[in-house]
Amino acid sequence: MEKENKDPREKTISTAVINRLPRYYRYLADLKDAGVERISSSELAEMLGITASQIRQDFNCFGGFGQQGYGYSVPRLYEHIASILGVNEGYRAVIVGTGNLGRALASSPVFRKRGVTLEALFDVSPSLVGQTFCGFSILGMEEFEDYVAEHRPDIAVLTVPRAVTREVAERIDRAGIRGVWNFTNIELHLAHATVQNIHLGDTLMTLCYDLREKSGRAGE
Amino acid sequence: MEKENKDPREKTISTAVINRLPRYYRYLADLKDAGVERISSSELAEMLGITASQIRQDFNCFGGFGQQGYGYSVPRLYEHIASILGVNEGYRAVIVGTGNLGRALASSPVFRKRGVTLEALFDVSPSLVGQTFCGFSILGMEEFEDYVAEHRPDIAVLTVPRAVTREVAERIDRAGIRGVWNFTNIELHLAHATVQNIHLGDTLMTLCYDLREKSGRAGE
DNA sequence: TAGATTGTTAATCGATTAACAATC
DNA sequence: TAGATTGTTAATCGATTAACAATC
Repeated sequence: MEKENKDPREKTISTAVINRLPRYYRYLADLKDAGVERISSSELAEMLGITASQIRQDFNCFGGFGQQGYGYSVPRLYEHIASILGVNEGYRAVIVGTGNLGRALASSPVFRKRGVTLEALFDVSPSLVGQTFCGFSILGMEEFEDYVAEHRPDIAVLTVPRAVTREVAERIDRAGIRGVWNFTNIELHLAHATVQNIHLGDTLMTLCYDLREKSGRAGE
Repeated sequence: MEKENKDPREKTISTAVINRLPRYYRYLADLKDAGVERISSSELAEMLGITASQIRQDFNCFGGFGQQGYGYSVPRLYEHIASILGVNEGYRAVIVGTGNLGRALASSPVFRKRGVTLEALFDVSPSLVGQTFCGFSILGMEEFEDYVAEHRPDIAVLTVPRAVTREVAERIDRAGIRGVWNFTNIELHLAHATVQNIHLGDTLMTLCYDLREKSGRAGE
């Protein structure tokens, strides 16, 4: 908190760097859990399979946090990256669509681990509404706007069927939720909210590409 | 000049280009479904929010498929990108771990849409084994090695709990499955198999970053 | 043909790597 | 201190954009 905006220069961090931060964060979390106190750029480079130069450049984007001759303090670096990413900002999320994928996310540690609080689940199905899952009573979509107006969640996790995606996305956007974690296979661009489109299928295709590349080379 | 262009496979396609192909594929699928026959690089650029130059460069990596003065044939381009990605190679997949996420994937069209055939589901839980889900009878993990030896699936979808991830991954690798679509939060690197590590949490963090960036600017 | 749009080369931009002086 | 390792500048590499000649 007190370190926020300590750098007067408007150093913009490139998206290439931002996209690497979650991976650094994961490795640092593991190191921290293992009780490691310090790490050098070259040790970390070895672990991640990238160059030490890149690590030093990246970490320097947000102000020198290493110590010459010593390396980086694992807990401090971890905390610093967390604060850059907005982890532990206390963001609150709701899941819209309580099918298998919605339930999988609701029961996973993915929110807690990033300091995001899951607050509510929504669905339209009368067979689900009113039921309890993972300690949440599933709410009907007719309550959605009122709920959002009252609780002002930051993030909507969108796990509804394809057919209703655009309609539900519009409701989320109009209700004033600022971030959408979109798991449907429709690429969304909303007027106000920021959207992270996941597109799991894209990674399956990349895997297929890798398989074909490999088998081609192996001469199978 | 024309002798240089004999083999379009000769050119190495950069990973930057490969990573864009799934997105092209999605947009082309939509255009094809809408009955669009031809599209120019500038029209597509407008849709995707990138430059027409980049599109022409990308498509040219795998041999000129456009026609000067006309543009690109949507169906042909679609088929060509599909073949580069290895979509419709007839790859076969099994899901290992039939919890909420495994079931969500089993019931989603993600495999069918990429020409991948889902063949079997595996789990250890006695309450699941023997049950039927999405037309598949769930098999016990004790049958895994025999099944793989007999059916030789190409892809294992890994949706098991964190605690057993490494152990199950080893079994998959030893059994000779060549591709792993890994949804656990452990980053895997296997001796033989190619792994796509998904790390949903990373995208949640990126979303948090975007939210904080935005609210900082908005002066909330 | 004439207009349109690609294929391709050249210019620009950005990101990664290398090198080393600063300094803990 | 002396050794180690960062912070930072400079060099390299790769990717994107611009421009235009080729050509449908």
